Amino acid sequence: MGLYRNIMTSDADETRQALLEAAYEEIHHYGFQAAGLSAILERTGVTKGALYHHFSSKLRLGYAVLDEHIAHQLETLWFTPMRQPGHPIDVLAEVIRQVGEHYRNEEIALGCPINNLAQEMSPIDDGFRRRIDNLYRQWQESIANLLAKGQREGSIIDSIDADDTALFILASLEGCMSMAKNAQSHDKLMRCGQGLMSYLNSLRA
Amino acid sequence: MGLYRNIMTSDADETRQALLEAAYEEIHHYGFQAAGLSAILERTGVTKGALYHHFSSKLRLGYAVLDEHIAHQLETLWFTPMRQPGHPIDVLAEVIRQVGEHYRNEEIALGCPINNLAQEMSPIDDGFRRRIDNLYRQWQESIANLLAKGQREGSIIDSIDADDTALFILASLEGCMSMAKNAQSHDKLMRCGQGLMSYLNSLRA
DNA sequence: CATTAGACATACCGACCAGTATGTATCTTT
DNA sequence: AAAGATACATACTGGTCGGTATGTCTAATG
Repeated sequence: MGLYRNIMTSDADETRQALLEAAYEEIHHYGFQAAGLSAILERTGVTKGALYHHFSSKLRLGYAVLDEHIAHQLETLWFTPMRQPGHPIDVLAEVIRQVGEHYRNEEIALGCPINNLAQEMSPIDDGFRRRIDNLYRQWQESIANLLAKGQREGSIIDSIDADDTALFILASLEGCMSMAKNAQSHDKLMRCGQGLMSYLNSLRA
Repeated sequence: MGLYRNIMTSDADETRQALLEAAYEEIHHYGFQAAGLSAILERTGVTKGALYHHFSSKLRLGYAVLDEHIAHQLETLWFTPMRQPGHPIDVLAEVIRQVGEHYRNEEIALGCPINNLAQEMSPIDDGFRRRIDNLYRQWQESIANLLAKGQREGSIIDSIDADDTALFILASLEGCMSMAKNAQSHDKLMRCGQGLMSYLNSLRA
């Protein structure tokens, strides 16, 4: 006892989660390649042996962060709120507003975790690229479904293609985050979001 | 003779430009941090001593790539074509079309050089961030001026704010590039661009 | 003609970093 | 109770990378 952590109160899964969380933070700050394992270990108090017991390589740790932590975050921040009832544009507007709130001034400078990884890793690692592609596909689908439902209900104009429009909305969203990130300005996010909102309103039937 | 390059035919400025070009390529591929000086030296055949004669550090080399190479590229690819005569939306559409052509299938997977650097470097280095901020400001202004001119001429609706709209257009543009980059699909760039085009057309008076 | 400055070339260094080898304590199974 | 298997801990290694110290060749300058 003493030399090793108490397995009764802190089991293997908690260690794994702690690593995932810390890795996420480091990656979000510095990107995947620049994220150091040493920083992740310091953050968690976990040793290198423990890390390599749970993950076979830094790459696998990165994949796990995407597959588990980031996917979960996308679920709670987007997919769940998106299932609210109401006019599709109102729902979308509300979700965007909530996300805008979520990214307060300090965090806005770190940008969207998914877009960060996409920009950095997709040209050099297909494992990252495919995982991100899947997330984007789900994301786009969730918007497209909302639009298509609106079209069936007559609350969204019929002249647009739901898939293409969803793609453009998603792209604009990421673009706005990108601009705000570089400007390190929450205000810029809001102003850019206004542009998106006026576009969205043009889709009402 | 022979040990050193002939200063008659290849002067210092050519060496500098070669370094800038090679550094740009490496950075565009792998990002600034992951770009290795060794690769830049191999590409150019220049030695480390020469590199450090022209640039005091890797960071300064990166700044120079932004200040000179990328700024120049933005000028020829955007600002110059933007000065064509015609209806603002037509001009914008034509420039976007040309840029879409420019990013052929292989290159689309590398994304927009400016956005790449913005995502990677702006949270961790203010020198990069400010330089990119300036480029984006110019870029946004060039679009805003076009829109404002259209408003004065009566070819663009009066109800929009030229600056905010330009910001959103720029954000959408970068967003589309981002999506296409991760999907590694020129087709996705085109489809996303269609969404942007239909938004732009809604701005006609 | 001597000196100096510019433009490189070569060799080397210390830091860092992902990954590994090995040891050890605890839990589970037989 | 013996024997794996699990979940770590510690120490170390090999390689890469940015940066530097120092030397050399050439062109211009006084």
